[in-house]
Amino acid sequence: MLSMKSQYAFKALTYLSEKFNEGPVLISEIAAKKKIPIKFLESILLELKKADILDSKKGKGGGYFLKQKPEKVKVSTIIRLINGPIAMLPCVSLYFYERCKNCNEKHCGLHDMMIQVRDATLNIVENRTLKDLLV
Amino acid sequence: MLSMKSQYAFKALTYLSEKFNEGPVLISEIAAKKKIPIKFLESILLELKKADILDSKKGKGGGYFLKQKPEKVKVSTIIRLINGPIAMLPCVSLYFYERCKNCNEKHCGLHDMMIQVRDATLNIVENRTLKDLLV
DNA sequence: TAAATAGTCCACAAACTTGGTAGGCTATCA
DNA sequence: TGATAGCCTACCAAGTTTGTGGACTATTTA
Repeated sequence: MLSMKSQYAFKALTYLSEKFNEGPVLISEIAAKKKIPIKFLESILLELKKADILDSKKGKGGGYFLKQKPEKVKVSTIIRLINGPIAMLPCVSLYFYERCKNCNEKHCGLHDMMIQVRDATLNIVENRTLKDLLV
Repeated sequence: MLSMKSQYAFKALTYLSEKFNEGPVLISEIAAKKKIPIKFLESILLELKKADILDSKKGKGGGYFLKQKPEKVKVSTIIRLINGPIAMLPCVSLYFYERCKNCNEKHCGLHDMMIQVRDATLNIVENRTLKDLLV
């Protein structure tokens, strides 16, 4: 399951996608409109900025804004950044791979099945962007 | 990601599938062969028994065994029981549904996408059984 | 240049989950 | 009746999640 933090991140990013090209948006505005605890949102946005998804401006007229067009930001990127691995097992993860202890990946039915699950999921989240989240 | 508990459950169930129709298997044997902390395994097996996946016999010659043939036990059942929801959002879960707060499911792109992810995953785990985990 | 604005950074903490451990109880079998 | 083996309850350390508080810094504007 996606954490609350991830859900907040998607809400904020959706809001910023709607306001793309309208200049910086205040943290407080996003927090109020999307009902997200402001200090928590603050840290999420900062994390997204450090990952080059967002940029910000300080002072009056400042705020946060998308660094790229919404259609350039893949859903999978956000999930990996804020939520972590997409795969259901470490031994099957592309970006967070870890070897199985006491389990031979060559002869593991669970492993094989979880690769299929991973690929089915990736086929969706790698091909959707923030733009696709807008209605 | 699947918890350690879930991974242990699958290892134990795989072992019991291999030994299906060979009579009860000791907790201690499963723990030793699959390198699972014995007391932790004990609680997992008990949970599987209460969910009618396993049955057990006490006393000498006792142990745990599958209540049904391996091909009758769906992978999805085990995941839901030990790990929880398969969907990435509560508002999209079939067995653990919870309404989104501050989010209209009718007009939510994230919601729609996560339904697709859920269905792609279910298409696999609902159609695989313990038998498919054997190599 | 001072004041107001708005993001940045650091520290902390309550609540919950995970991954166990300890020890006694109960049923079964020889 | 004694050994065996699962059942049950309680507990616990560590890590993660979901935040909060407060000071600091950069920017804009009067």
